[in-house]
Amino acid sequence: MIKPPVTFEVVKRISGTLGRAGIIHTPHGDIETPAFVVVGTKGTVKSLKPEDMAEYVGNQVALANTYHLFLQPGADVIKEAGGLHKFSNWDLPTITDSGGFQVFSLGAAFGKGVTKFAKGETDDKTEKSELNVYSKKLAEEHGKLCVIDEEGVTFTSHIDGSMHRFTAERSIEIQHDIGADIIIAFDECTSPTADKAYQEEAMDRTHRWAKRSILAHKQNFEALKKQGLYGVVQGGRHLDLRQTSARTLADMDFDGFGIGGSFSKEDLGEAIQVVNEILPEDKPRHLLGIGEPMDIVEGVRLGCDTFDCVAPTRIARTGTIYERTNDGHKRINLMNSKYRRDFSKPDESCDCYVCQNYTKAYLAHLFHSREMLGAHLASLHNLYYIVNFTKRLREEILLA
RNA sequence: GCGUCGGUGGCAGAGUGGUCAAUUGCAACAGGCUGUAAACCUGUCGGAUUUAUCCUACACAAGUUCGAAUCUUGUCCGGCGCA
Repeated sequence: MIKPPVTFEVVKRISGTLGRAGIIHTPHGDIETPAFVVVGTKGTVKSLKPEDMAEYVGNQVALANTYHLFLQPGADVIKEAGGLHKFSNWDLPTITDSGGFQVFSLGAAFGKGVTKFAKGETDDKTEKSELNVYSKKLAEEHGKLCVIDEEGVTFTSHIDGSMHRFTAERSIEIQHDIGADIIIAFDECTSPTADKAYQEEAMDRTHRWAKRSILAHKQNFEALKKQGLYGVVQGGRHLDLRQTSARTLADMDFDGFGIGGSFSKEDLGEAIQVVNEILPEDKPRHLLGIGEPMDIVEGVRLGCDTFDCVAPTRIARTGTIYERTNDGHKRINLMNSKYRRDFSKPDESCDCYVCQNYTKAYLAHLFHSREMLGAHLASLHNLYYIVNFTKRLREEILLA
């Protein structure tokens, strides 16, 4: 029996809750949890150079995307380059997402302004919405194709329209080529507007894909030695489905778990809780695509170990930064006219490089004049903010 | 001085008798962004408002017309050409 490449140890538990601090051991180093995973979809954290992560952000882990790297530059190129770490000069633990989220974002959600978060109505009255119909017809209406069947997903590239197909096995194979420390089983992220029947159908299918992902992973001995595999819990907003999903996946031989899919803002916590009550304690849990600072607080309390979210870099690129308030956090839009002559630090309480050296007025000027340095500096700040905020949550657990 | 072309909302620039408070772009102002289709998207952008409508506006003035940013005349200003 070879030692698994990715293992987890709990360092301390928060009494009375599911929360814990721990360490994920990977071939490229340890991840002290809770930890925020910086998102670099295409093998680059947008607007940052790889060295900036270590020098200015301090993140311990980064995440790239199978779908994007498969389309561009191609998994073969990355394999030939010696893997993601060498190719991107990422000298830290890495994760690749399976491409399952793109089934949602490029499928049902395409052009609809739908996010994985449901807003307002969360009952099944929306079940007749066309959004829950994954059909070729609907896909053609917006010029994109994303058709799901039992074996996998057929889709067209958002880059050039070319047709491709992902199956569980194919996603794993591509992730082997890319070579991240942690890879994720191919799953289907459903729309929050999909009805329960569809959520269940998609969840069951994701479970079958999970089983096949494990088999595919075990067939590659080289990969098995250096890459850990996570399964993804689905079930949408339905607690019973979430529990079923957690139980099903917990019985499978995964190195860790992702909690994915759609939520509504109100019941995010409940969904996480019922899942983490079931998932094995000795395996790491990653909350996929979450979140905002307060979401992370809740996720940590409910037993999640790692988090990734595009928000810090996405909002940064358009002039919005996180700022600490007396009772929490807020986003401030530097494009607002009131910051044109505001020579205070971007965030007075922040000790990041950006806040030590620049003013709101300067950043506002960069954004108004569309200078790319604005996106860079704001991204540095936001990532530092969220990464170090999560680190502090760990410290609080250790001190408690 | 003569000739000629032109003067449209913060800017650029459409429109050339009614469907025009005036296409579009930029700027401005605000909102949004949660496993990145995203250096993006949405809304507002003359004033008042019960949002129906009313008022003021396409250099200025006078006129033609039921009706003018659009036609006529004059004035002012600008580009170009010739003196």
